[in-house]
Amino acid sequence: MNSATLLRSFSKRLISMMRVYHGEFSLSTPRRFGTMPFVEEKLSMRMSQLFSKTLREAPAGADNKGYEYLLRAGFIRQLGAGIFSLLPLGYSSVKNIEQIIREEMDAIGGQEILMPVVNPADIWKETGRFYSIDREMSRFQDRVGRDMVLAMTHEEVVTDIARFEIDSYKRMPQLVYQIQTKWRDDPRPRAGLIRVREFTMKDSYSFDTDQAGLDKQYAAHYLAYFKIFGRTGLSTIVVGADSGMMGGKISHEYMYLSPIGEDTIITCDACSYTANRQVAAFRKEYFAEEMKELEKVHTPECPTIEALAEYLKISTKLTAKAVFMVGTFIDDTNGEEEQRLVVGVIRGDLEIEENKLQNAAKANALRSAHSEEILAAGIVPGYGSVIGIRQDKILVIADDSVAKSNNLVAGANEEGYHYLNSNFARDWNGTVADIASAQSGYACSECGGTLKSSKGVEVGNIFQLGTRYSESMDCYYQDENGIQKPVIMGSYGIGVGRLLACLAEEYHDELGLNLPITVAPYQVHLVSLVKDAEIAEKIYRTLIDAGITVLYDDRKESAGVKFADADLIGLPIRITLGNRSLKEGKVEVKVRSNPDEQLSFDLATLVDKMRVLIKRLENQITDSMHLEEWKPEK
RNA sequence: CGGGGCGUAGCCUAGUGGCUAUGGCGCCUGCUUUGGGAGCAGGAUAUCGAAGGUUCGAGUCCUUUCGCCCCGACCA
Repeated sequence: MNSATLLRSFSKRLISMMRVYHGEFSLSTPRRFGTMPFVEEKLSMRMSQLFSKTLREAPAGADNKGYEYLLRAGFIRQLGAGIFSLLPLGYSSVKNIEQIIREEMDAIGGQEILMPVVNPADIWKETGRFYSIDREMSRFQDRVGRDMVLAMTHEEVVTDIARFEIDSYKRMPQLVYQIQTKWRDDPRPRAGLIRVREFTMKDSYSFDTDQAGLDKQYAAHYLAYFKIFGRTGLSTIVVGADSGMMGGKISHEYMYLSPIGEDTIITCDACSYTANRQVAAFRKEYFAEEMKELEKVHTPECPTIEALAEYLKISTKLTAKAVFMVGTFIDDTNGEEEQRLVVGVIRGDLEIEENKLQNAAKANALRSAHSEEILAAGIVPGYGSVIGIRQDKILVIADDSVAKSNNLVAGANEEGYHYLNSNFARDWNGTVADIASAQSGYACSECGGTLKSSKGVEVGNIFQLGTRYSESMDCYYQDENGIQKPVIMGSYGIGVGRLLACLAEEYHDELGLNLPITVAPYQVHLVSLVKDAEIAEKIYRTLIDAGITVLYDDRKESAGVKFADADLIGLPIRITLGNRSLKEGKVEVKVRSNPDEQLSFDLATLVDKMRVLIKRLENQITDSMHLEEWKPEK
């Protein structure tokens, strides 16, 4: 496997260069190896020999077009929920993507490695993630009963390696990366390749002696990711993100904006502010005024904020609502679990962002509380607040909207009653944090502009891990003064299959796929409609020898079938061999992305024309590439 | 994990307790055809997801179970 990976990394560019300069690389006569038909060129293929077939109808369950076409064109096949095989066409595209990734990772000093998918659980116990990650991580025992896990990421393994390899400041900075399978037992795989359980990820890990070094590596990735996505033809935006289970502080996600995405992205229409809704901030108004006396009032049939505001004829902005959750708190060192009621209090006109609440509560997991659990704390659902409630067993998180506003209406923990003029600090207490969910139309926290929300797919992320892993796993180095210090780490991921899925979603029309030339499995689809196979074979040969990758439709099929399959697979350039034009020494050429463009090339100059066309299509991708840089905040 | 839906040939699908399980695509054979999923003739392929039950009789009803999909919870 290793050698195959290595072989692959001798890019096709290199091979084609060799072919151009050394005539002996071209094979003029077909050969046979054993009983298998000889495939004359790995980077080209005959349709008659292609392993996969195309499907006329979409298999049930293909609910988005990109996924449907990947299935119908024979790029991928599903094995189980969230588990897919890559067939030759799909794998070829994936290899093209991986090659781009390798080139850009190498360019920022990355060294490729390969780490095991099966890990002894010990290292995961060291960081505590063996305990803090729920069933998303699959575990098993080996034959002698040792705990093992299937790696869902590789911080533990890479830190284990680094604590051996890196012992001195002289051995840093370092950057390693791998392109490796990950297994995450997602409770709900969906949307084809977008959200799967087994997937290929490029993950890289940086090691530095100080924050400045980490910033440098982070900035390098920040830009390299734009180059990677740009070269595949996928336009992404970068958003501020939550570091979630990774630990660490600064992180960004690369988002492909699309309605099929599951992440909600908040962007400002006036400035460059973008963030995942999980962490997005916005400008709140506060209603500070002189505190008035707490007063209990009868509010029959007002279990909701809307009903309450209606009944009291006040704005929801003058109410405080409490949201009851149950948090799971796991001790990282031994896995002991504790459940506590978490009460999020927010002004009635705002919504709670659960991710923010979970972070503020420092909980490992959060779920809605059942009414019995709420009642057990002495709180009456529908008329609940934490006023007059013992707070030793519950965790109260107050959004700053309630903490900085006065005289709000809050529940009195009695059916049909509320308090007027409740005030934070005077009547109740809690940890103050921003736990409000940013919504479309709210004011930008940076510039006051209007926020907008859109859907996106996360195709990459970058994290500043800091010393979260080096400290817990004892990955220390000696500095210039002989002092032991924890290595400062970063981790950076790209979902390879998800990237292909996004490209399929972005690049298709009603006939099929239309992947960018940098990613398409082959550059040219050679469709032969002539009886005389000899001339077609010769052209196929010529193209291969020129280093152009070709899918050659040599099947005994009707023209309609061949065209339909060519459209479905959607290679960037289609060369059609027809009797009429061939008689004049010409072939017809169509560009998949531009159906109106009908070209006719002389056979004699075909190769040159192809090279120009390929170059043009490649340039189209790189010319529209959008790059951004990142600088650490002062 | 909660709610819903679906499992019938490689794919899509008909079937509403009653005879030998429907049709299309695909597949195989022969002939014909070769510029947009062609035509004619013939053919193969289904333990109706699995197990149990009700019934004279079950693809169809009931129970259990497995799998897949959708919504939600969940999600680096």
